[in-house]
Amino acid sequence: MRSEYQFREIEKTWQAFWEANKTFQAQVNPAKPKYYVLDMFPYPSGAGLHVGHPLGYIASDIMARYKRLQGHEVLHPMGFDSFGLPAEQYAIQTGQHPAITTEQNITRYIEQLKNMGFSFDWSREVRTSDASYYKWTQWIFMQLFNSWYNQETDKAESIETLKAILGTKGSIGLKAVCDEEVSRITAEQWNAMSADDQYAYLLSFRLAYLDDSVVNWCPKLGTVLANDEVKDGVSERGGYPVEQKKMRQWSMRITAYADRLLRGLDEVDWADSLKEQQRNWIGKSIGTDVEFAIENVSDKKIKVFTTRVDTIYGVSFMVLAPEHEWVSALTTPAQKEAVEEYVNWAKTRSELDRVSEVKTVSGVFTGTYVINPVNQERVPLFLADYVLAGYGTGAVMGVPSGDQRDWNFAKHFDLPIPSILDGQKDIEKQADPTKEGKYINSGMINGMGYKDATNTLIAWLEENGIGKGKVQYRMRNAVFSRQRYWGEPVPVYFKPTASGDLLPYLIEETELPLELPKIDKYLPTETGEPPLGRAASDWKYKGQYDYEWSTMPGWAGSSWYWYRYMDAMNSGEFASKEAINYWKAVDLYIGGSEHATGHLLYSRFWNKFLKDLGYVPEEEFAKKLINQGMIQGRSNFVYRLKDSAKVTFVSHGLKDQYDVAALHVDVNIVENDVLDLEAFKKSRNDVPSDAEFILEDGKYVCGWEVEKMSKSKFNVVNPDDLIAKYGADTLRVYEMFLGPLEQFKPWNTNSISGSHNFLRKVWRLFFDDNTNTSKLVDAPATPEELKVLHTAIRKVQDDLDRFSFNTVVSTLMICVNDLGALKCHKKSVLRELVILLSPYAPHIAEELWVALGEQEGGISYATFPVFNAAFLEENDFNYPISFNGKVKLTLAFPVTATPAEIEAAVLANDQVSKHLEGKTPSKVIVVPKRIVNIVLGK
RNA sequence: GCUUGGGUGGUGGAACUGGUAGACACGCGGGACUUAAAAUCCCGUGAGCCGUAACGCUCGUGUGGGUUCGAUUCCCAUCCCAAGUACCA
Repeated sequence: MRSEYQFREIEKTWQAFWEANKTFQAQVNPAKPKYYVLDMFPYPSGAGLHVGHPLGYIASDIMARYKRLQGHEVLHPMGFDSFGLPAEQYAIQTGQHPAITTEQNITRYIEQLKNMGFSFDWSREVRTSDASYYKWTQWIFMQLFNSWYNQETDKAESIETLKAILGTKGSIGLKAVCDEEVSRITAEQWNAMSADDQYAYLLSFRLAYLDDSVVNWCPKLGTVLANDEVKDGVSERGGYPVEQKKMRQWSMRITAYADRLLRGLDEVDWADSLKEQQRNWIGKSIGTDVEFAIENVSDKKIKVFTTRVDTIYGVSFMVLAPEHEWVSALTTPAQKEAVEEYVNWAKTRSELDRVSEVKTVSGVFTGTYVINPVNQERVPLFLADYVLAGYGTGAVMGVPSGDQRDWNFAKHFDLPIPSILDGQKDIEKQADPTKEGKYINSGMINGMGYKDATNTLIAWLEENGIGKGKVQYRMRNAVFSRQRYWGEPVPVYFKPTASGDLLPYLIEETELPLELPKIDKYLPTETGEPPLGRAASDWKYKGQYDYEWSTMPGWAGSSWYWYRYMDAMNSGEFASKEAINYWKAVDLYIGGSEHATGHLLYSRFWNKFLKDLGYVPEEEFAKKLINQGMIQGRSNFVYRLKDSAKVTFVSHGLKDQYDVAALHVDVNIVENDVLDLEAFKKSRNDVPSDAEFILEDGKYVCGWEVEKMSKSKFNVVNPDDLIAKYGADTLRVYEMFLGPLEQFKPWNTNSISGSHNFLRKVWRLFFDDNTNTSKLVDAPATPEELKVLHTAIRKVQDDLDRFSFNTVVSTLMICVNDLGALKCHKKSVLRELVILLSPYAPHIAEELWVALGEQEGGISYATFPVFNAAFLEENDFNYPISFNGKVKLTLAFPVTATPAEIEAAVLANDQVSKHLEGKTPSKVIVVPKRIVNIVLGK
């Protein structure tokens, strides 16, 4: 009986050992440097994990284990973002409480995760849907409600400091982030207000506040949807109609933090592309609001926002969005018909049409003129659908000489293209947006440069009350209410004022958590109220006041969870000061880039807020972020004859000779694109047992394509199946070996045997397969063996330090191949190799560690091998000798040789002179320890 | 249209700051062992060409230019693929 690498027993044994011995429990340990490595926690869906999920978890686990070997105290937790719509949808269909489905799904996830041998500290597991967790989500909401943003101090402060300011100075000069329409009052006015009126006034300043928002309302789902949950006017989930509806919603003043969110990006080690995405999302533009008077209209002025106020003398037209509310009022009778026709046409165009058709110019003249405030020039007012009502003021000033879009518009409607800068070139052919040069034809700014001109104009506009400098952000405040059941209740109740208005009040902190009430079904009420409106009549604050019926959005619970992991059991605080001050922030955060503008922005916002209030020490919560690339599916196809009495399939290489239809085939019965015919016949009802197959070389070869991984394409690969067949260690090695972590790549199980063979080769360095005996010996290592080992040590360390997980695997493969060739079975060498391997393949490493006579279970806290350059020292370097950049031969020279010595030796060499063919080199370049290049004249 | 990312053998990929392109692995072909198979081991494997041969030659990192002694790497232009998207004035 052979004793091969028995991965099943080994993996079960060590997983049980780690659990029993609490091997990976982290603690506050000031004696060691800390390292916090975090995965974006998953939503526990009913489908379980597929091979794409563990990719990031494997990488983070490797870093966690690597940092332990380097002597760090490592916090590596896992939990579940367990509130969400799928569980609620399922509850609606089945009547089963979402908590039950959620619990089942989590149980399955944990089982799958434990099978992979991750070194999570499970004692810190969090679930956002647990009351003990969402108690603190509610608590943070209360802090937000009780805070305002003081622009003087540039941070959030308690609402009490605002009250004090209002009582002494009023709000006239107050620099605060607040509702736009808030009226400015004096201290006297404030002090004269009733308590209720004061309370109502403060609502306009709180960071969590109520506001009327236009939302995507889906009556059928009874909930509000995000823009990207709506496709073609219907809900993505279910395909129900969606309408625009104004609703009173809780919102968060994230815009208060816009500038700090931008600045913070400079201090974190995140991918530049991701930072750029966030910058664009926040969308800061510095510009000017300018008001244009309207000819023959005295009660209205058109406000435009421009980032190039310096070009205002170049305005030759003005454009309103077709949806602008003043369109009909500003249209002359003569133009009425044309305008109406245009507006109706514009309504039929999707935003995508308007975005992508840049080359076709469309628009219509309203018949009205506006007056340019700087030179009193009459300028025609147009409508055009390249202006969007939703952004800025819905009006644009047209400067054809400086903006290509405006230029196209002016050409099309035969409008003037005034030149305004002497630096502009060829503006009869195209626009030139340059800021270089001096202004011409530009009244008060003639002869100035860009900066002076801009400052002069803004000063003049402000002085005359026509405009003012303005910073505009694209990012809007975040709507925080959801008309759903399966989310955190908002810890608020409503109490009527003397006049009967309802005002929101926080519940007492001692009453947290405000738990989700039981309800009969998980749908909105018959009157369209959120599901919580169905709660029993005694679900009221102090038995008399209605609670808020909407719940919090999915991102609430995930916006602070990394702190809960620091001290997950704490019932008195979200985490203790001691824990927060030790773990501070996440050192390495791994997750998908789809969260770039959602989770990663909200989390940064809440973190900054918690810092302002002094609860946490760091401005940014994740120092280093890696986005793992999505694993795409690799579908396999069979080709069925179209006109055939018998069901017949043609192999891929022969399909072009027949008329065939391609059908997806389950990738799990295909190996290296060769179909398992028996399994195929059994797997499908539409394949009779006498189906025929036209084979090539005796095999049925399938075609393949890269597609999204989905059930309908039969390309989902379950990690459990691979673990059963090859083991978790093999899967871990293989997923890392697939390619760079960040890269998008198709899943392909084809070459997993290579990773498995690698581990078996490692095993055979220790054991004889046939005799089941140890091959290990105590003899001292040879210089050659040490060179092989230390080459690997250096490369593994270098590559892990730059998160190049895939190249570490090849390094280990080379090392094992080389040691195998050297027949090296020496304990001192293999001991170090096992440590290098352990972050990738921890189970086999534990087993081999014991075989080496080391302490059972001790490899997790072993010491990472110390690289010694002395073992790699070489006397000679093999110089590639190239001629005009093309390498022809190599020659060895001592590493101590000087370039001059090398040049002389090279030129004296026989082989070199053969290649010279009698010519004299015009130049010889010697780069020490790299290359020699001989330059020959042409 | 715009933004971001990406195009290297039959396949996944390697080449760290410009210095022997194709490491490592899969697949494929050949061989050894075996009654046979599996497993294992050995050899070959970018394309094309010449030669009896050790070997040699030409081309080659989407395409076209450029910089350089030397370019997968830097610059310009261009094509294709993927993801995102809000004409942000």
